[in-house]
Parts: sequence; structure tokens; C-alpha cells
Amino acid sequence: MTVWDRPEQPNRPVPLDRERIVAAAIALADEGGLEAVSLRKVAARLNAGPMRLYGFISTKEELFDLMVDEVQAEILPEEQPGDWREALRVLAHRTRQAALRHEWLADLLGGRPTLGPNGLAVTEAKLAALDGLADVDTVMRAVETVSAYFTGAIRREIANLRAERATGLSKRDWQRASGPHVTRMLATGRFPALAKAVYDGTDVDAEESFATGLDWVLDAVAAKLTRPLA
Amino acid sequence: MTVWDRPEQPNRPVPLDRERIVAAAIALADEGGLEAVSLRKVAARLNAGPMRLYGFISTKEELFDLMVDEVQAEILPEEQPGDWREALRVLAHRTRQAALRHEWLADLLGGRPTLGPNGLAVTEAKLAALDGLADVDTVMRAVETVSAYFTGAIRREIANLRAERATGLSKRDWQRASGPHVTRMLATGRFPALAKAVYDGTDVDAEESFATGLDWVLDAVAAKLTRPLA
DNA sequence: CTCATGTCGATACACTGTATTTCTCCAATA
DNA sequence: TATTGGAGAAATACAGTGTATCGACATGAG
Repeated sequence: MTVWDRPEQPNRPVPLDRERIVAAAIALADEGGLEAVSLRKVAARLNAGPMRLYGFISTKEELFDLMVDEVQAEILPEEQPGDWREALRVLAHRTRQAALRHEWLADLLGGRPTLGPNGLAVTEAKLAALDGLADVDTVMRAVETVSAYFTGAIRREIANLRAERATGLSKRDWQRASGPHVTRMLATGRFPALAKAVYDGTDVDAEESFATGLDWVLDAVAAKLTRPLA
Repeated sequence: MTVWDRPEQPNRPVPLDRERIVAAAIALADEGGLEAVSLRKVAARLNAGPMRLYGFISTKEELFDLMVDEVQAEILPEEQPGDWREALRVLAHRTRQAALRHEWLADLLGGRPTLGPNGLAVTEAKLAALDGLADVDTVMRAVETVSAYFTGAIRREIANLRAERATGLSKRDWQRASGPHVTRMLATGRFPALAKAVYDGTDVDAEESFATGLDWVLDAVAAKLTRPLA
């Protein structure tokens, strides 16, 4: 048997590791959303059988955890700004940007504790930003509050974005966008405050609205920080 | 053919409507989580074939929307308190309680715009609470900020609750609970602030932590409300 | 060269959401 | 009254899912 009829790598399966698997899964999710991620498709993208993955992962949920942790790495800023407020703001905005790059992140955000190395690093960064500025409990409460805010805000933003995309290209105008249904509902007069908000409200862009709410929450944190130290 | 051999209701299929379908789905979800809800099981619980449901629903996602809207009804308080702050606080707490009753709600919260009748009513209640206390845009921002906070907070709380439940009965102590992994990570010294938080932090119960963060956010809202009116 | 070992792929299973086809029964028409 | 539509329920079908199991095979040791 000469070199010519012998396959270059006789039956050598492609090497695999978590990194490659997660990368493939993320690529799939970026293209077609979370529900486009199936173990079969991930494996196929790596020229492997589906069962191969179970050497690195024991369940699909674990794959999701790994995906989230991978994205957390994108969130950590290269250097920590001095000001606690700036630090938290940057983390919030970078999380939002990550979610805009990987919309599926919104589906997973807050869904499970993030205990991976990068997830822990992000948490560490949040806590470190406030370290020493108040007692431990206040710091934790502050971090949790800010995180809860931007988790919720990002989820809503992505949810609206998808809804708008689905109902055709309409900016934020709810009423026409989501079809006659909301318009009809508003016309019933049962939701006066909502109607006023929809009709008289300014169409403010998502990033600004995110930033505004974030600033409010940071204001609140600031108020609680100064007190216990004085 | 006499009365005796004729079946009482000859082949009459069980009457069905959305209400019944949604109730069955919610029951299933309450028992076994969202992933226990399959169209086949819902239908079976109603003595019907799976395809029967498609007369009332055109996709499974719609069923989820209906489930969420149904639960929103539980959130609306019987009477609106006078104080805006109290109103928002009550709505937040009732949402949390609903999520504790129906844990699957946490998976859906903020995932899609809530355009059903009850969802709209809840939004109306939020907006109405602040109506007239500031310009429309400020009111919207306030409502969105508060909602983002408690959406995120509830999600995290349920996520932690599940994690604790999964790792055996451990209260909040993260480190031992989630196995040796976190302990080992903390021992590396790479997460000093996190370690301090975990070891020195007080074990505060979830409701109090929720309420505290909520109060902070409401403080922030209060600060923004008074200004534009003065 | 033989044999054990451990890893990979194929196969299998129970289940999913949904499209399509088949059947059944009721009501209106001839 | 007999027939024939037609509607709506049911059965079947399909492509796909996560995961358990099992058989084969390449590779190392003796």
C-alpha cells in the first residue's frame, strides 16, 4: 500500500476540546438563536458524532453554562477604572453589548448562577469596584441591585427588539407594530395611562434608556454608600 | 337502538377552550416545571388529542404567552393604594410571590412583551401609579427601571433557589453548596472581594434582600420625580 | 503477534412540535 | 327520508431532539 492510497490520517478522529465545542455552539447560536443549538448540529460542525460531546459535557445545560461563561470573558474590561461608578457602568454596558452581539445571551441571563471562571471574575470585578466603600452586606446588596437592573433591562430590550423584528420593521411604536391588537385595546379606554404613554411618549433609543435607568440605580447606590461610612 | 345500548354522550368530544387549556398547562408547569409542558401532555390531561389544541393555539409559544397572562391576573392587587410608592412596591412583591408560586414564571419573565389583557392591565397599573407625578417620559423610564429591577431580581432568586435545591439542602452558602468547585476557586486567591463577600457576608433572607434593593430603586425614582415638577 | 482497553460511532429509544391525511358524525338539501 | 356536503376530531406521519447502550476498531502493553 503506497502513500497514495493510504488516507493522510487513517481514521484519526478530529481532536476535540471544550473550547472548540463551545465555539461551535456559540457560532450556531449567533446564527440561529438558542434553539438552533442542538448537540447533533454542534457535533456535525466539528465532524464528529453527537455522542462524542458527552466526553466533555454531561448534559446540554452544561453546554449552555459554558457558552455563557465564554461570553462573560468578553464582558470583563481590559483595565479596571478607578471610580466605582464608572466600573459598574462599564460592566453593565459591556454586558449589554455582549447581549446585542449574542442575542441568545438574553435568554440565559440570570437563568442560572454563573459559577464558571469568567463568571466569577465578573462578579469579582463588581464586588471589587465597591470594596471598602461600605460594609460587606451593603456592597453585596448594591451589586445585586445593579445586576438585577441591567439583567432585567437587557432582557426586555432584546425581547422588544425581537418583537419589532417579527412584526416587520417598526421602530418602537408598539401600537401599530404589534398589529391591531394593542391599538384596539388602547381604544377601549381601559388603559388611559398606557395610552397616554404610548401616544405622548417620546421615542427614545434603547441605549439611552438603558443608560438613564442605570444612572438612577447608581444614584441610589451612591446614596447608600456614603451613609454607612460617614 | 334503545337507550340502553346507546352511549350517554355518543362520541361527544370534551368541550375545550383556552381557559381549560391554559389551566392544564399551568398545572403541569407547577408540578414539573416548564419543560414538563408538552402539547401532548396538556391535551392528554383534557382527554383530547394533541392536534385538538391547534384550534385554540397556533404554536407552543402562544401557549406560554397565555400562561404568563393568566398569572398576571394574580398580580393585580384588588385595590390600588394611593401612594405611588406603595403601589409599585405591591406590584413588585406580588410579582415575586407569583413567581414563587409558579417558578416557571421566572423562565418566562421579561422574555417576551406581555401584550395580553392582564399584562396590559399590570402595565397600566404601574403607569397609573405615577401618572401626573412627572412628564410622560420620566414616568415611563421610572416604570421600566423598577420593572427591570424586579424582573432581574426575581430571576436571580429563583435561579439560586433551584441551584440550592439541586446541590442538596443548603441555605445560601454558596461555597459548600455548589460543591468543592467554588471553594477551590475562592482558595486560589484570585477573587479576594468575592471571597470576603462569601465568608463575611451576612446570610440575609431572599425577601428582605429583594425588598431592600427595591426600596433603593424606589428612592432613585422618588428623586427624579420631584425634580421635574418643582 | 496477541490481547486487553478505552474511545468513537452507529444504533436505538422515547419524546417533542407540528403537517397532513383519514374518518366520523351532524345538518342541510333533494 | 335518503343523500351528500362539510366541519371538526383523530390518527398517522415526519423530522428532529437529548441521551443510553452497544458493537467495532485502533492503539497500547505483554
